[in-house]
Amino acid sequence: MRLTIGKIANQARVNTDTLRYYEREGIIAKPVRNGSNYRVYSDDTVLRVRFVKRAQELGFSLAEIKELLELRISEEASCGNVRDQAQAKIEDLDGKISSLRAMRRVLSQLVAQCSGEGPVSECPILEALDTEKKR
Amino acid sequence: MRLTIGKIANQARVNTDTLRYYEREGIIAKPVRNGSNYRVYSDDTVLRVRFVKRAQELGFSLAEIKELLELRISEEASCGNVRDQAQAKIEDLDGKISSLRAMRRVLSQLVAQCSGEGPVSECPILEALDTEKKR
DNA sequence: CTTGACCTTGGACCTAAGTCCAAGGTATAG
DNA sequence: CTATACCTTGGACTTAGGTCCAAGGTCAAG
Repeated sequence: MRLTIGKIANQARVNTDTLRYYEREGIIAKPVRNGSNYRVYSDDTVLRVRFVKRAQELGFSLAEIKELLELRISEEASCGNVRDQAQAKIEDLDGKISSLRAMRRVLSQLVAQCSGEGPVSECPILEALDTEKKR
Repeated sequence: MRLTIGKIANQARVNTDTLRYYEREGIIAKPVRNGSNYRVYSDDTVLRVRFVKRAQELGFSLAEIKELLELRISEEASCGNVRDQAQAKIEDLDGKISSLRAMRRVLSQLVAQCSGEGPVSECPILEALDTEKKR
């Protein structure tokens, strides 16, 4: 399927300017142009853009996202090279996952201890978060 | 322990200006001042700043981090209110954790399949990432 | 054949999150 | 008692990641 920039933007929930910006930044490939010089995209561009937006929510910069995406398009690097880079990304991911789990653990302790009644000054959530910050 | 802004900045690996900025933005409490109008911090400020930096790496904005930190200092909200907010954060965290795990799974399949030899064009890492993007 | 919704480019503008700078006060080592 | 290494404030500047705008071309519906 061949789509115009507006359709892609709509489906990926981003601005058309964002797509042009990503193109300039090398995050998405330059699309082909039709007779009227309109950009013509294949529909999996939507998936790539969604991946980019999700990765941003997870704390990756566009530069890092570009690296992740380039793990599959590099022409010069050896396979071992790519494997090493991928391994490094995995370690980065593991660090992030465990930090998020630590935050989750604290919050769910708080929820469990909190009766749901009474003013905040009596809520166990406060001490638990304080405790976490001190330990 | 009472510390000047420079010591705190050093230990937390941030710029002194960043600490003043966080103070203006309400991310850290206004410290007391000594006779020379210098800011005087308690040493657990370092922990709070580190928490902020880590949370940023995980994709939280300063505004979101402020909310997380305020879960323990709000004076008006009911305990049930705080609990509900905490529950919402937990769901947010769960979404992030599972996205990171999906990325991790793809990358580790790639690493496992990659022999470490030969040019990139033969590296299984490419198809696996393509597959993930299409599915 | 015009109206409205698209598209093009280049460039200006915006927000978040800092970072730097100038002009001046303070504290401590030599 | 003077370097020098801190600290203060207010305000200008920077970077990343968009977002908007003007001037103009394109296309489908009525």
